[in-house]
Amino acid sequence: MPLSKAHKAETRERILQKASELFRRDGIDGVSVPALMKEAGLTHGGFYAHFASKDELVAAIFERALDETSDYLDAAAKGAESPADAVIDAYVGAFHRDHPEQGCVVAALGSEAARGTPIVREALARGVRHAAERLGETLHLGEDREDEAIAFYSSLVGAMILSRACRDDASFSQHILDVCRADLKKRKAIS
Amino acid sequence: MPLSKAHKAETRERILQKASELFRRDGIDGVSVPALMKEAGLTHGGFYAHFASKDELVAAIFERALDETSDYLDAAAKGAESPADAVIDAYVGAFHRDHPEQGCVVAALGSEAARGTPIVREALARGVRHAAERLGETLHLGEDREDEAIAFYSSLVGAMILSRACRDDASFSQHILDVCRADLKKRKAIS
DNA sequence: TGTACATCAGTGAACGCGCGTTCACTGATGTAC
DNA sequence: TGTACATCAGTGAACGCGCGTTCACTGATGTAC
Repeated sequence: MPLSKAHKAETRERILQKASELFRRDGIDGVSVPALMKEAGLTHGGFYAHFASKDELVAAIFERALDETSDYLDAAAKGAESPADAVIDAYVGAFHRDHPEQGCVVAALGSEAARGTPIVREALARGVRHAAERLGETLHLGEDREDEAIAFYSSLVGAMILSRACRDDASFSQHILDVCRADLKKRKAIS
Repeated sequence: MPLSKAHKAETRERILQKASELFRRDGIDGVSVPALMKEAGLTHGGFYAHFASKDELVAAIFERALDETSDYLDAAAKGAESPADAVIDAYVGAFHRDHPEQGCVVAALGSEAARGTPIVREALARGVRHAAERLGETLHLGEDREDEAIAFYSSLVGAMILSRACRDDASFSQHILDVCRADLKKRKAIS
């Protein structure tokens, strides 16, 4: 049933969308190709009409999802009095902690993907580099202060991972978010 | 062959040691019980004389490995002019990045374990809480500044995860470490 | 001290299961005449 | 415009494989006499 090329692209898009969500929520190893395809409303065999392997899909997810997060942070910063504070509030919060499926893919899958195959690791490295650049732009840091975006980014990621790691200790997890948010804002105020 | 209780404890220790190393290197899902037991010089069936399940082993690993990292950072800080700088150098470096099997378990497995079963997540939460306290002691922060240790800790973790995520882009990965190390030291100098 | 016995850490074949991937197929569509 | 055909996205049974776990067993040891 070859509909138009548009139809195939649509289906591919649906798989990517679902995968992006499920991988971030349940981990890469936590989502099988059959389970993913079922969620996308298809049977598992059809997967290979769109991707050569699960790995290739994972690699495709990274650049996509990282760009979405950059868009989101950019939107949060747009028009804010302090773009940095807006980004901090958007990233280091309970909503992001509780909704990894909509959140930063580095915080959700970074360490897992770093152990992946070359095509996954390369996509991740490219994505992170690009995300750091975009964060620099979002914060209006200028070329000479791009490095600050990297340190800033790493602190955001660390805060989210630590608070998620302690989610079973609800008050401590919240405390981590509060403390890290305050610390990040203080640093921005100083520099 | 019930040797002494000491013998059983020794074997258990050997399994824990190998698991701690292999999980951090290859991920929890990346190390099977049979593979682990082979590395420990045993056959897979014997595993269940020591642990009720793989999950229980994973939970046991966390508190152990986190304490080892705390010991390591404590030793690095001991006698140093600036304990904070010593900890930063020990944690945010190429050796740690390239040897996850000897490094911080939160950086290696944090996000993966946060998706684990309750006994794994609880062990992780307890371990992180304890590690944050110990970091506060290592840095001689005193009770009223314990929160700083949390923010500090989260930045360490984030820097390591980001640099590992970009390991395939060697110069950028190194750049991340350099930038984050400098930023962390600057913050300590200010506060 | 020497012998019989109970213990239980460790063995390794086997279990059901879900994984990633393959493949012969089907049937709705776009295209050629 | 109507019909015959080629395409290929999607189907679903099947592949080999390794997983976590179970279980009947073995045999070196500590203990009791």
